[in-house]
Amino acid sequence: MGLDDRKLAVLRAIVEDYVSTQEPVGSKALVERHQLGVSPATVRNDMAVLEEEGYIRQPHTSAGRVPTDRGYRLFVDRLSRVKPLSPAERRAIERFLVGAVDLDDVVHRTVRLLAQLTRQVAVVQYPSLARSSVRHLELVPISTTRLMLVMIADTGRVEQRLVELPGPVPADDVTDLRRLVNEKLAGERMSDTPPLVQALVEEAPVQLRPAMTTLSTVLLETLVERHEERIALAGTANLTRGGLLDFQGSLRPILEALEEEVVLLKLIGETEPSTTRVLIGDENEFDNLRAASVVSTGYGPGATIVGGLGVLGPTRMDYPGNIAMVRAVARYVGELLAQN
Amino acid sequence: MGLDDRKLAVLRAIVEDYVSTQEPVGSKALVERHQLGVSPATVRNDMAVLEEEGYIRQPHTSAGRVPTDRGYRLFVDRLSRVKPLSPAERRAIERFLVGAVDLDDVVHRTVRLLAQLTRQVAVVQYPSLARSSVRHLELVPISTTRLMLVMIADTGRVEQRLVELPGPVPADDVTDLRRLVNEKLAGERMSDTPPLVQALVEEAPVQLRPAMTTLSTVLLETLVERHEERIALAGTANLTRGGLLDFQGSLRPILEALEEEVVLLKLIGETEPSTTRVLIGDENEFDNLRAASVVSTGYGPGATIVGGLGVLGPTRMDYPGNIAMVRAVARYVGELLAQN
DNA sequence: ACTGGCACTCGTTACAGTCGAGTGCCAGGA
DNA sequence: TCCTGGCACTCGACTGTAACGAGTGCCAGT
Repeated sequence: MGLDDRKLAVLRAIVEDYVSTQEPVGSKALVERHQLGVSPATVRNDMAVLEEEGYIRQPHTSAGRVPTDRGYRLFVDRLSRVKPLSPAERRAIERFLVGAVDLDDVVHRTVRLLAQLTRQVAVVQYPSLARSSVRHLELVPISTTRLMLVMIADTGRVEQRLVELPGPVPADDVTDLRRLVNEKLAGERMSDTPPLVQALVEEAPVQLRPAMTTLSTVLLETLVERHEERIALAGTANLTRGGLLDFQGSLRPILEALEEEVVLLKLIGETEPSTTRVLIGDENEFDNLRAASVVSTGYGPGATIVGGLGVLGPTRMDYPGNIAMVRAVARYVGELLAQN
Repeated sequence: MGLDDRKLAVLRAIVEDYVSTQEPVGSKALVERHQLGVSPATVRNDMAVLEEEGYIRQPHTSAGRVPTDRGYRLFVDRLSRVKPLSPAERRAIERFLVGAVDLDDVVHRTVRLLAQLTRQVAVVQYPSLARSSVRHLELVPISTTRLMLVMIADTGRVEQRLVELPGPVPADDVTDLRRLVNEKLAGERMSDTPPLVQALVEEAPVQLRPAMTTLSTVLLETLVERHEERIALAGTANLTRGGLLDFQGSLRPILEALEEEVVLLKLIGETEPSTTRVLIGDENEFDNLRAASVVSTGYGPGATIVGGLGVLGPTRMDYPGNIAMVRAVARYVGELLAQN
């Protein structure tokens, strides 16, 4: 039952070879390319055990072995060390993130960087509003019955929304509204705002009451309900590497999944503990992504986490490398955010 | 030399059959499925002429004919009428666009709608800043040496940018800065702003001079230089329909091109005249997109054009249908924008 | 000017045979 | 007890051949 060290070494060798060659690996090739110190026959016996335990499988009789999702899982958990970044990669990260002028810029650069470094599809979640605080709320009159509400979060995110007022509101009243909402909400965490917004309505002077009521609805929608989360994506062209052998021949389900923000958020957004998360094959909950793996982690200024980022690729991916890259990029982005 | 009516009818029949079946079409099948009133042999003679003129070609000897880019061009220009939308499609458009709360929302809904209707990749350009006017500029103090500049355009677009001031600026001065820039720039077309920004610096009171100088740089970058244009994309999964037969087997170049904003802007952004534009195969300037066609048009409130939208797909696409959809969606979006 | 007929091309499919990578198992040896 | 060399076996990949048929070009006849 227990797998001894050599069997684990064999599994590691199989994973490494298969990831790099993309071809089922046989016992003979294994002993040639790794110093296992035993003969092919011995390796074959070990392979038989590994297969019985579900860590590897044979695509056909008389073919080499291929790791199963379970095999990759064991590899990631116990058989691989995080690969240190090369100096070139380190430099690329620094160079790429220097000169970003605002949050949008940071996110776009990050996602492209990650796609380029890992040669996978990269996903970056904008700093979550739920984990941000309100820095400032601005009300810009568009017409007498329309306002543009602009919300600036401490993470640098800016959301705007048109407000249709129930009736005309003079400029002075807009000034008052602006003062009131900022006094009440500025500095507060988004998640704490609903009762405060409620209070705003109740405490508002009579003549501001209708406008404030409408405004409060939009405020709640903007601060907590509505598309709350945003996502940036890059590197979809990388899905076509490995000439359709990955993803069992069709990119369709993958591309479909990537268009659903909800899916992406579930994949990279829920990184509660700050540790890196690896989802292998059908460990994720989406049928469309059964043939894919995801490496993700949280990022944020200092120790707090404000969002997630990660990469998606075939289960046959370079886990140690990708884990290292994802972590490194997350750390750099965190530092960048901390400067604001 | 001149193509008589029957030869044109044959070409039209070939295009229609090939688009719907995706298989090279032969002379016998043609006369069976269309009322041409002549025998296969006659059609063959016509086909020979059409091939000589470069409108169709044979993938191999002993295969049917396939339209060339030139053939599609003739078809689009002279042989097809714009297909009227079905009531269901009309309803889908209306339903989809109702309830959009702001510009972001409108753009996202539009691009998804277009992708769904045409079953192609859809692209929507945000209203171009170059064609917009400044509605309001807001300066929000982040710290004593940092401002958040928020620019609101009359099209509803909102751009923000962090400003690093050369030294601390008191709150009163920020108020003055805000007043000055709005007095000078509000209501102006973006393209007219550079000299005005220059004037702002020259006319600024001495103690505001350094801050205004920095601000002016950022203003110019935000208003005219920097990512100026934004793009929304949807329906990439539609590229996988037609099982890799389109796009000569590899989606890679297409996906790569779709990640370049510059490319997309060139494809759908330059619609100067308000007429619908069709780019077939290598008529576009990008090697990566030689196997693709683009149908695009401009949109905007009323007669003015503020941006472009369109779809991209295999050269073997339903041109009349797609042209109709793109036009219809553009018109609806224009109406929606006119309401703001 | 159109049509029917005919010879020809050539990609597709089916089938048979060979090759070889890789396996499982077993008997013998450290 | 564990490892190893040997051996028979499996089965996918590849090759070559043959039959098939969709489609063509051409030509003589109406």
